[in-house]
Amino acid sequence: MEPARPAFVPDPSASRETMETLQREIAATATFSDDFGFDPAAVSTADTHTLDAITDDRTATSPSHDDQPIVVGVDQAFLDDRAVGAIVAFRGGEVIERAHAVVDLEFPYVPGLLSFREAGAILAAFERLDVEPDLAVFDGSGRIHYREAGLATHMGVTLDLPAVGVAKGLLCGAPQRSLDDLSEGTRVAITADDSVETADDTDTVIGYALQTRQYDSGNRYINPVYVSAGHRVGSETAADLVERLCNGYKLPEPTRLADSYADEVKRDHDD
DNA sequence: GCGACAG
DNA sequence: ATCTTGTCGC
Repeated sequence: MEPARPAFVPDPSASRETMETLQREIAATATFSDDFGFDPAAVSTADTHTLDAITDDRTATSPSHDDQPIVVGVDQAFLDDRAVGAIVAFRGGEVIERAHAVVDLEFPYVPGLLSFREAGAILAAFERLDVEPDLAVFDGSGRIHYREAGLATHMGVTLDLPAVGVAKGLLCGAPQRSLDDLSEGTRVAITADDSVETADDTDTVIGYALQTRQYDSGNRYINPVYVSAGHRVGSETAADLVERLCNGYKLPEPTRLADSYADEVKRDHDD
Protein backbone atom coordinates (compact mmCIF):
# COMPACT_ATOMS: atom_id res chain seq x y z
CA MET A 1 0.00 0.00 0.00
CA GLU A 2 1.04 3.61 -0.52
CA PRO A 3 0.84 6.70 1.68
CA ALA A 4 -2.66 8.19 1.68
CA ARG A 5 -1.09 11.47 2.80
CA PRO A 6 2.21 11.92 0.90
CA ALA A 7 2.75 15.32 2.49
CA PHE A 8 3.33 13.59 5.82
CA VAL A 9 6.09 11.29 4.59
CA PRO A 10 9.07 12.19 6.82
CA ASP A 11 11.95 14.07 5.19
CA PRO A 12 15.21 13.05 6.91
CA SER A 13 17.00 16.08 5.45
CA ALA A 14 14.62 18.62 6.95
CA SER A 15 15.60 20.87 9.82
CA ARG A 16 14.74 19.81 13.33
CA GLU A 17 12.21 22.62 13.59
CA THR A 18 10.50 21.49 10.36
CA MET A 19 10.37 17.95 11.72
CA GLU A 20 8.71 19.08 14.92
CA THR A 21 6.24 21.26 13.04
CA LEU A 22 5.27 18.25 10.90
CA GLN A 23 4.74 16.20 14.05
CA ARG A 24 2.35 18.79 15.43
CA GLU A 25 0.36 18.66 12.19
CA ILE A 26 0.30 14.88 12.36
CA ALA A 27 -0.95 14.92 15.93
CA ALA A 28 -3.68 17.38 14.92
CA THR A 29 -4.69 15.08 12.06
CA ALA A 30 -4.56 11.86 14.07
CA THR A 31 -7.71 10.22 15.39
CA PHE A 32 -7.24 8.92 18.92
CA SER A 33 -10.56 7.11 19.07
CA ASP A 34 -11.91 3.93 17.49
CA ASP A 35 -12.48 4.26 13.76
CA PHE A 36 -12.03 0.90 12.11
CA GLY A 37 -14.27 -1.65 10.43
CA PHE A 38 -13.57 -4.88 12.24
CA ASP A 39 -14.58 -6.52 15.48
CA PRO A 40 -11.79 -6.09 18.07
CA ALA A 41 -12.92 -9.36 19.63
CA ALA A 42 -12.15 -11.12 16.33
CA VAL A 43 -8.50 -10.13 16.62
CA SER A 44 -6.56 -13.09 17.88
CA THR A 45 -3.30 -14.92 17.66
CA ALA A 46 -5.06 -18.25 17.79
CA ASP A 47 -6.33 -19.96 14.67
CA THR A 48 -10.03 -19.97 15.48
CA HIS A 49 -10.80 -22.41 12.69
CA THR A 50 -8.58 -25.00 14.30
CA LEU A 51 -10.88 -24.84 17.30
CA ASP A 52 -13.99 -24.76 15.12
CA ALA A 53 -12.83 -27.83 13.26
CA ILE A 54 -13.32 -29.90 16.37
CA THR A 55 -17.06 -29.37 16.26
CA ASP A 56 -17.60 -28.21 12.70
CA ASP A 57 -16.17 -30.34 9.91
CA ARG A 58 -17.10 -27.87 7.18
CA THR A 59 -14.21 -25.63 8.23
CA ALA A 60 -11.86 -28.56 8.54
CA THR A 61 -12.09 -29.23 4.83
CA SER A 62 -11.30 -25.73 3.59
CA PRO A 63 -9.95 -23.43 6.27
CA SER A 64 -10.65 -19.85 5.30
CA HIS A 65 -10.08 -16.66 7.23
CA ASP A 66 -11.66 -14.24 4.81
CA ASP A 67 -13.90 -12.98 7.56
CA GLN A 68 -11.00 -12.19 9.90
CA PRO A 69 -9.23 -8.84 10.17
CA ILE A 70 -5.69 -8.60 8.78
CA VAL A 71 -3.17 -7.49 11.40
CA VAL A 72 0.39 -6.61 10.43
CA GLY A 73 3.41 -6.46 12.72
CA VAL A 74 6.13 -3.97 11.72
CA ASP A 75 9.72 -4.03 12.94
CA GLN A 76 13.21 -2.79 12.02
CA ALA A 77 16.72 -4.10 12.17
CA PHE A 78 19.98 -2.43 11.19
CA LEU A 79 23.12 -3.39 9.31
CA ASP A 80 25.86 -0.77 9.24
CA ASP A 81 24.21 2.31 7.76
CA ARG A 82 21.18 0.61 6.33
CA ALA A 83 17.79 -0.14 7.83
CA VAL A 84 15.66 -3.22 7.26
CA GLY A 85 11.91 -2.71 7.43
CA ALA A 86 9.95 -5.92 7.93
CA ILE A 87 6.21 -6.55 7.84
CA VAL A 88 4.39 -9.78 8.69
CA ALA A 89 0.69 -9.98 7.87
CA PHE A 90 -1.64 -12.13 9.96
CA ARG A 91 -5.19 -13.27 9.40
CA GLY A 92 -6.99 -15.69 11.66
CA GLY A 93 -3.76 -16.57 13.45
CA GLU A 94 -1.97 -17.47 10.25
CA VAL A 95 0.78 -15.66 8.33
CA ILE A 96 -0.55 -14.71 4.90
CA GLU A 97 2.24 -12.44 3.63
CA ARG A 98 5.62 -11.00 4.47
CA ALA A 99 7.30 -7.96 2.93
CA HIS A 100 10.55 -6.15 3.55
CA ALA A 101 12.80 -3.38 2.25
CA VAL A 102 16.39 -2.31 2.88
CA VAL A 103 17.22 1.39 2.64
CA ASP A 104 20.16 3.63 3.49
CA LEU A 105 19.93 5.47 6.79
CA GLU A 106 20.00 9.24 6.47
CA PHE A 107 19.30 10.38 9.98
CA PRO A 108 20.60 9.40 13.44
CA TYR A 109 18.56 8.15 16.36
CA VAL A 110 17.15 11.15 18.20
CA PRO A 111 14.59 10.56 20.96
CA GLY A 112 11.35 12.06 19.72
CA LEU A 113 12.33 11.96 16.04
CA LEU A 114 12.45 8.19 15.49
CA SER A 115 10.13 8.20 12.50
CA PHE A 116 12.55 10.37 10.53
CA ARG A 117 15.13 7.61 10.89
CA GLU A 118 12.94 4.56 10.31
CA ALA A 119 10.05 5.63 8.08
CA GLY A 120 11.98 5.15 4.84
CA ALA A 121 12.39 1.42 5.37
CA ILE A 122 8.89 1.02 6.76
CA LEU A 123 7.07 2.83 3.96
CA ALA A 124 9.17 1.05 1.32
CA ALA A 125 8.14 -2.28 2.85
CA PHE A 126 4.48 -1.23 2.89
CA GLU A 127 4.70 -0.44 -0.83
CA ARG A 128 5.73 -4.03 -1.41
CA LEU A 129 2.86 -5.38 0.68
CA ASP A 130 -0.05 -6.66 -1.41
CA VAL A 131 -2.73 -7.20 1.22
CA GLU A 132 -4.75 -4.33 2.73
CA PRO A 133 -4.20 -4.43 6.51
CA ASP A 134 -7.00 -3.66 8.95
CA LEU A 135 -4.55 -2.85 11.73
CA ALA A 136 -0.82 -2.28 12.12
CA VAL A 137 1.24 -2.86 15.27
CA PHE A 138 4.45 -0.81 15.41
CA ASP A 139 7.50 -1.25 17.60
CA GLY A 140 7.62 2.12 19.29
CA SER A 141 5.36 4.77 20.71
CA GLY A 142 2.28 6.32 19.22
CA ARG A 143 0.66 8.98 21.33
CA ILE A 144 3.22 8.54 24.12
CA HIS A 145 5.42 11.20 22.58
CA TYR A 146 6.46 14.81 23.22
CA ARG A 147 4.14 16.00 20.45
CA GLU A 148 1.81 12.97 20.53
CA ALA A 149 3.21 11.94 17.15
CA GLY A 150 5.43 8.92 17.69
CA LEU A 151 6.31 6.34 15.05
CA ALA A 152 2.95 4.53 15.23
CA THR A 153 1.04 7.78 14.90
CA HIS A 154 3.22 9.12 12.11
CA MET A 155 2.95 5.91 10.07
CA GLY A 156 -0.73 5.39 10.87
CA VAL A 157 -1.70 8.91 9.80
CA THR A 158 0.52 8.87 6.70
CA LEU A 159 -0.96 5.56 5.55
CA ASP A 160 -4.37 6.37 7.08
CA LEU A 161 -4.28 2.96 8.70
CA PRO A 162 -5.55 2.01 12.18
CA ALA A 163 -2.35 1.71 14.20
CA VAL A 164 -1.09 1.02 17.70
CA GLY A 165 2.36 1.48 19.18
CA VAL A 166 4.02 -1.03 21.50
CA ALA A 167 7.24 0.15 23.14
CA LYS A 168 9.54 -1.68 25.53
CA GLY A 169 10.54 1.55 27.20
CA LEU A 170 8.71 4.71 28.27
CA LEU A 171 9.62 7.82 26.25
CA CYS A 172 7.68 10.33 28.31
CA GLY A 173 4.61 10.70 30.46
CA ALA A 174 3.87 9.72 34.05
CA PRO A 175 2.64 6.30 35.21
CA GLN A 176 -0.34 6.74 37.55
CA ARG A 177 1.19 4.32 40.01
CA SER A 178 4.25 2.16 40.53
CA LEU A 179 5.05 -0.24 37.71
CA ASP A 180 7.00 -2.61 39.96
CA ASP A 181 5.87 -6.20 40.19
CA LEU A 182 2.53 -5.87 38.38
CA SER A 183 0.51 -9.04 37.95
CA GLU A 184 -0.29 -10.33 34.48
CA GLY A 185 -3.12 -8.43 32.80
CA THR A 186 -2.64 -5.27 34.87
CA ARG A 187 -2.69 -1.96 33.07
CA VAL A 188 -1.57 1.39 34.48
CA ALA A 189 -2.50 4.65 32.79
CA ILE A 190 0.28 6.89 31.51
CA THR A 191 -0.70 10.55 31.68
CA ALA A 192 0.86 13.55 29.98
CA ASP A 193 3.52 15.40 31.92
CA ASP A 194 5.24 18.71 31.24
CA SER A 195 7.30 17.19 28.45
CA VAL A 196 4.14 16.51 26.40
CA GLU A 197 3.68 19.91 24.81
CA THR A 198 0.56 19.17 22.76
CA ALA A 199 -1.59 17.82 25.60
CA ASP A 200 -4.44 20.09 26.66
CA ASP A 201 -4.29 18.95 30.26
CA THR A 202 -1.50 17.35 32.13
CA ASP A 203 -3.45 14.26 33.27
CA THR A 204 -4.60 13.44 29.76
CA VAL A 205 -4.21 9.68 29.34
CA ILE A 206 -1.74 9.13 26.49
CA GLY A 207 -1.27 5.37 26.88
CA TYR A 208 -0.98 2.40 29.20
CA ALA A 209 1.74 0.33 30.78
CA LEU A 210 0.46 -3.19 30.14
CA GLN A 211 1.78 -6.24 31.96
CA THR A 212 1.33 -8.72 29.13
CA ARG A 213 3.32 -11.43 30.85
CA GLN A 214 4.52 -12.12 34.37
CA TYR A 215 6.18 -15.03 36.16
CA ASP A 216 3.91 -16.89 38.54
CA SER A 217 6.54 -16.92 41.23
CA GLY A 218 10.22 -16.39 41.83
CA ASN A 219 12.48 -13.44 42.37
CA ARG A 220 12.47 -12.34 38.77
CA TYR A 221 10.10 -9.88 37.20
CA ILE A 222 9.16 -8.98 33.65
CA ASN A 223 8.75 -5.33 32.69
CA PRO A 224 5.46 -4.13 31.21
CA VAL A 225 5.15 -2.87 27.63
CA TYR A 226 3.94 0.63 26.86
CA VAL A 227 0.93 0.69 24.58
CA SER A 228 -0.37 3.82 22.96
CA ALA A 229 -2.82 4.75 20.26
CA GLY A 230 -1.28 5.36 16.86
CA HIS A 231 -4.23 6.37 14.69
CA ARG A 232 -7.95 5.54 14.50
CA VAL A 233 -7.74 3.58 17.76
CA GLY A 234 -8.51 4.75 21.29
CA SER A 235 -6.09 4.22 24.17
CA GLU A 236 -8.21 1.55 25.87
CA THR A 237 -8.88 -0.32 22.64
CA ALA A 238 -5.18 -0.21 21.81
CA ALA A 239 -4.43 -1.96 25.10
CA ASP A 240 -7.28 -4.44 24.50
CA LEU A 241 -5.96 -5.32 21.06
CA VAL A 242 -2.36 -5.75 22.22
CA GLU A 243 -3.50 -7.91 25.10
CA ARG A 244 -5.37 -10.17 22.68
CA LEU A 245 -2.34 -10.43 20.40
CA CYS A 246 0.15 -11.44 23.11
CA ASN A 247 -1.21 -14.79 24.25
CA GLY A 248 1.25 -15.52 27.02
CA TYR A 249 4.20 -13.69 25.51
CA LYS A 250 5.54 -10.29 26.44
CA LEU A 251 5.22 -8.93 22.89
CA PRO A 252 2.37 -9.27 20.35
CA GLU A 253 2.72 -12.22 17.98
CA PRO A 254 2.86 -10.00 14.85
CA THR A 255 5.70 -8.01 16.44
CA ARG A 256 7.67 -11.11 17.39
CA LEU A 257 7.35 -12.56 13.91
CA ALA A 258 8.27 -9.26 12.25
CA ASP A 259 11.29 -9.11 14.54
CA SER A 260 12.57 -12.53 13.53
CA TYR A 261 11.75 -11.84 9.90
CA ALA A 262 13.89 -8.68 10.05
CA ASP A 263 16.76 -10.76 11.46
CA GLU A 264 16.25 -13.33 8.76
CA VAL A 265 16.46 -10.65 6.07
CA LYS A 266 19.58 -9.26 7.70
CA ARG A 267 21.25 -12.70 7.66
CA ASP A 268 20.44 -13.46 4.04
CA HIS A 269 21.17 -9.95 2.81
CA ASP A 270 24.98 -10.35 2.78
CA ASP A 271 26.44 -8.23 0.04
C1' DG B 1 24.59 22.05 35.56
C1' DC B 2 21.76 17.46 36.16
C1' DG B 3 18.77 13.93 34.62
C1' DA B 4 15.78 11.67 30.91
C1' DC B 5 15.76 9.78 26.57
C1' DA B 6 10.93 4.82 21.67
C1' DG B 7 14.67 2.19 18.34
C1' DA C 1 18.98 -0.82 17.77
C1' DT C 2 23.67 -3.59 18.20
C1' DC C 3 27.94 -6.21 20.33
C1' DT C 4 27.50 -11.48 23.05
C1' DT C 5 28.17 -16.66 27.13
C1' DG C 6 26.41 -18.37 30.39
C1' DT C 7 22.79 -19.06 33.43
C1' DC C 8 18.62 -19.07 36.32
C1' DG C 9 13.84 -20.75 36.31
C1' DC C 10 9.58 -22.87 34.56
